[in-house]
Amino acid sequence: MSSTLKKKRNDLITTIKRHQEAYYSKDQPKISDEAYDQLVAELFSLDHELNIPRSSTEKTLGVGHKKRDEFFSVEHSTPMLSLDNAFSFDELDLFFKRVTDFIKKNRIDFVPKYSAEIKLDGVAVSLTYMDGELKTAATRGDGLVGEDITDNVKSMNGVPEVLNLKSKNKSNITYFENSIIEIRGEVIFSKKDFERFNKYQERASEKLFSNPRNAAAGSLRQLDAAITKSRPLTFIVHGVGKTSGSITDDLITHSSFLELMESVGFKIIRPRIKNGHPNIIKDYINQILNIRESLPVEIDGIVVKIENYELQSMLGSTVRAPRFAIAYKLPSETAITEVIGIDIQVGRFGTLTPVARLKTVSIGGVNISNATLHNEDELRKKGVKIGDRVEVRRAGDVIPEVVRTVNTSIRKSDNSLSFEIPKFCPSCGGKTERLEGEVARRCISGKKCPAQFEQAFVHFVSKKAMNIDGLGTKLIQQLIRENLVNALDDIYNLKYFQLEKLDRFGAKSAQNLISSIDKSRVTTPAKLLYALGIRHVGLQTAKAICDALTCFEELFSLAPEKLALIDDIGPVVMFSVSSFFETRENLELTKRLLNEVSFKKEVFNKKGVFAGKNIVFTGTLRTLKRALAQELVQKNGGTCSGIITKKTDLCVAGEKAGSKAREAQKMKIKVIAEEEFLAMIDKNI
DNA sequence: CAGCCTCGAGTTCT
DNA sequence: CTCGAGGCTG
Repeated sequence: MSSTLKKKRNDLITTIKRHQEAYYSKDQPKISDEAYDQLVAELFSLDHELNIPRSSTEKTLGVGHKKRDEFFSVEHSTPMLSLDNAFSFDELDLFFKRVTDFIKKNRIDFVPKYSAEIKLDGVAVSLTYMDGELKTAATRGDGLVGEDITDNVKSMNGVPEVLNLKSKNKSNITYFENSIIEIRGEVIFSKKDFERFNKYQERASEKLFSNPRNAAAGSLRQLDAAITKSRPLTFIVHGVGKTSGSITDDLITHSSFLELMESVGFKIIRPRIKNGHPNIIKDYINQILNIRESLPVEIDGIVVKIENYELQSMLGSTVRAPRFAIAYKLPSETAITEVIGIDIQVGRFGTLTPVARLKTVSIGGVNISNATLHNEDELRKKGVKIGDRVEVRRAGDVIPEVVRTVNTSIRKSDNSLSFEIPKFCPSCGGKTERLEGEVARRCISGKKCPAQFEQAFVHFVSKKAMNIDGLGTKLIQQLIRENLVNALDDIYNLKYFQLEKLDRFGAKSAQNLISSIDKSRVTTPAKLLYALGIRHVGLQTAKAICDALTCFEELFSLAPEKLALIDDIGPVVMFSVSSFFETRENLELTKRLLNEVSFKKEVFNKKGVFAGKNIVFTGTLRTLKRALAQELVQKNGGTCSGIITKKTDLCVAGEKAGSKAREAQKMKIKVIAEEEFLAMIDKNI
């Protein structure tokens, strides 16, 4: 091994560290980011020649600045939504039609123009600049809450720390002063960098990434920002989030926003379409499809957006996706493999789902060995049998799914076994039924069925329910097998010595589990209700129900008709909830659980016109949104419910108020109009 | 009553 | 992520 090379390497490390210190600790970089990256790249290429594992070098570079234990959560000021998909030009036309219909209906004097651009397959990131300076960066997360990755994006390719506008008439300082702008984009690894990087990794016997997207995600989510810094990541802008201040008025169209971003130091992707019409957009899509392979980056589809921001905001969004944009998706990658067997899984509510066990096959760098067959009808329609060769894809590039059988004509009949959904539950042997109009066949044994009990348990401890950390499926199975839990509340009576005795479970693990069980005791009414696992009651519905109550126990004696008065609760949910609490075991279980847990106390204002009062809204409010009205009540010291009960003090009736208002009158509860309500508030804010 | 929009339930792999 | 189905709106 060449000692000159080694010496060169050591010198290089010293130099890099010096620059790191200047950058991180003194905040005064002596060289440009590009020059720094160049040095790091040089170091890694030396490593390559010297056969030194990349990870050890990364560790070396990481020394000297603090590494953290975890990322902080950040709430997005406006949710980072996903996009609706179109899989064909027909579906794309439906999108254009919806827009023109909307324009016609609202008599807007506007010819809609569209932008189109490549949708990069990377990691969505949001950057917030205040007064033109990078303040925070966050990952998308679940769309509402992401992770703070500010350190990781600093100095990333395409992320200017200060926005420098090279404009003639406006100076930098005044342009972004007093403005906050949230810039959204994609962090990507180019195909070339990905291959180069994986070669390093391979030589160093390090973990390989399965595709550029994973490489980008893995590199970005490094707790040690120095590692992120050493990886060839690029940020490409694709949209704007929340803005405030003078900048807001300058943003008129999507394309002009992107051009502005480009002029202040961001990267945007080309070719793209600006101010296009549907036919131009389609031509562009065809063009991109043709050159897809030769593009330097992996792409996920093509995004079509309405150019004009004003029109965008008129169209608005659903909770999931904006109505002013759509993603034209490319056909997802598929693979052919063999069905080794078909298993039946029993879900939380007894649903029997056929799952194909496959000869493992790789799709987009992920090994697939199971794929859902959904239900009886799907199974029959696709005619999947054991021994068949099938085409498998990852629906939305995530969930494996059998698309079709191939070569069925030459299928050897003795090799292919037909498969039917069993009439009896594979877990408990009990009866199953398939109700008229439903796709699923269900085991009807309820919690007596071992599979259903196990699933109910998994649900109970899950994050959105009781959130008991460190209690996974395997452990749950073990607890059930050892007879340590026979009902959901038994979890709260587990003792340290019982856990410690379990196989492969030490003192430390037992201690941790006990403490996370205890931590879960403090929760919210909605989470508890959700955790109970009542059919048709998800977290949202549980929240809606709990918001309507003044205490949890009210549920036990609440008449079904009362439940149905709650917004978003119809006959089906009503029946499901009321029959749950009419069943004795369920009622007892819930009461026992209530003894084990406690609710965080909501702190309400003791002052204000509505202090201590419970108020119910009904009908359509003309000037206020329902949520805003409820907020106003809380600000004035009151609480809101969705249903009229003995505890209701006041009912505010909007337009077309119906049964709730009558109910209130019947119970001699004061009913007032929206105007009257507003008048009460105005005096007191 | 149809056509949204949302929610729930089921699923995979790392 | 996707499907189905519940519930609301026009």
